[in-house]
Amino acid sequence: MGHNMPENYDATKFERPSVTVDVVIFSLVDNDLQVLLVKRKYPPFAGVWAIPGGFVRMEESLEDAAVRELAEETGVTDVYIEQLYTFGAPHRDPRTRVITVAYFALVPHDAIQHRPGDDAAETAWFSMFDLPELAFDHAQILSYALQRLRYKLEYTAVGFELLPDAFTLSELQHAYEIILGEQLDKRNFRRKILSSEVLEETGRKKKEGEGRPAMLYRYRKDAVAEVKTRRLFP
Amino acid sequence: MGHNMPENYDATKFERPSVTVDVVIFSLVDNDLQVLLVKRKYPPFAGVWAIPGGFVRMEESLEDAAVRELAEETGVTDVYIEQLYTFGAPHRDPRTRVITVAYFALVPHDAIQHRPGDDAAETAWFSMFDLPELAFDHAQILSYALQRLRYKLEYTAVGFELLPDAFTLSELQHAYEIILGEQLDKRNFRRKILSSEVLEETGRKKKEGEGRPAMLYRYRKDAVAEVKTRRLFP
DNA sequence: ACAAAAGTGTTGAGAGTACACCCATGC
DNA sequence: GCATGGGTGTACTCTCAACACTTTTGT
Repeated sequence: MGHNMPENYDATKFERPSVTVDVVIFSLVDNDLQVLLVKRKYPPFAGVWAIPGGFVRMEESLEDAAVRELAEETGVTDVYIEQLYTFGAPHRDPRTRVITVAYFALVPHDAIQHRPGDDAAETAWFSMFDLPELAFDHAQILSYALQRLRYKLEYTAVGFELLPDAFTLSELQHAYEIILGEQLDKRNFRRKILSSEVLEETGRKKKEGEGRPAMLYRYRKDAVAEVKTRRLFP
Repeated sequence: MGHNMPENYDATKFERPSVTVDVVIFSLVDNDLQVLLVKRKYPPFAGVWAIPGGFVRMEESLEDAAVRELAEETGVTDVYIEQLYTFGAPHRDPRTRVITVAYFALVPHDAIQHRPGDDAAETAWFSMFDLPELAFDHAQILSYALQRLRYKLEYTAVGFELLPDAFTLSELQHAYEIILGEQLDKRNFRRKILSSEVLEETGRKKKEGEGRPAMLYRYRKDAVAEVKTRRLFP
């Protein structure tokens, strides 16, 4: 804040916008990067798909609101969530001024509980690469979220936030390939991810499926997530 | 937004927070990275320094509000400005719920017009490395802004947004050294910045000062600002 | 034994880093 | 002519990128 305009009037005299949080919930489903959307039941945009979200309550922080929305939609807590951007064009909601703080979350698909008709809202997963028509400016928000996710994948190790607790390197590589939309070299991928020392072996092997069983890895909770970027200056 | 909670009540029924924008205004003054602060005249935190900001008006976008605040404080338009983060802890303002969308701006010092007692608010420049006590959570916002500025310097070329239209490579290097807080090698710096092709020679030379006159450069407006980072994966 | 996926090394190219001297100008 | 800052090149190291075969298991 700042409030250093002629300050003898107080905040309550200003007309206030509504503030919501929207949570872009990513998961890997069926070898695809998908996002959870809800079908709106009331105008505006009744029957149109939208990013889950809701009003920020007076006694909760923005991140608490985002975590609450995420839990309401997926039953999941304790997953990766990060503030994305705040969208506040004056007429992005045709009814009234609504400013939304967008978050994005990475949820392992196996952690999601189906909540059938939770508050009777229809929800569904959609491929990020084949989206329906979206309410408000939500197409823009999703586009920005994908950009940010890809960007983060390139210099951090958030990929396994989308995988179960234990996973094989092939599964991890596959996740990266789906999100980045390109093939990666297996040997270079393994060398790079292992040398970054964010993973550790579980000792167990994945027995299902054909072929040779693969070592299962887990994320090292003590690892530093950020990988040094190529700096423009030394 | 999203508004897909039981939606038969409308937004106007929700208690709404106030929304402000705060603008962290960076400039290089006297071989130092400085930030513009305003002294608050009214409680809470009367007499304490704070980041300039103000309420978002109903008919302006968030960025418009930030640009307006910046212009009110410095008289400057057309400078680098970027959304930083949105801060919304419930009691960050003790009076009432205030959510602030923080921006940061890079302003060349020679562009700033002194606006003596513009709205009679006392403003002053402070070194980022020697800050006074600050109102609200503004210390946290400044800390985050510095982190982001340094980070951006490392992989983009925003440095010259703090310099006049034409500048020498030594001046640019000096700016980087001040902000990053470390010495850089002159030959490597020059090679790197020139090979990134974001600058072009003006043809003119800087004649003031002692020693050999230095070539003046300008930013190439057609240049791509982003420099490729070291990717974790190919 | 064969199908399927896991796992493993090397080489060449390009970028990063460290480092010391000559050049143009004003006084 | 000397003080001041401007401007330049090279060698070593490290990371990146491209590339193909062997191993382990189930059937």
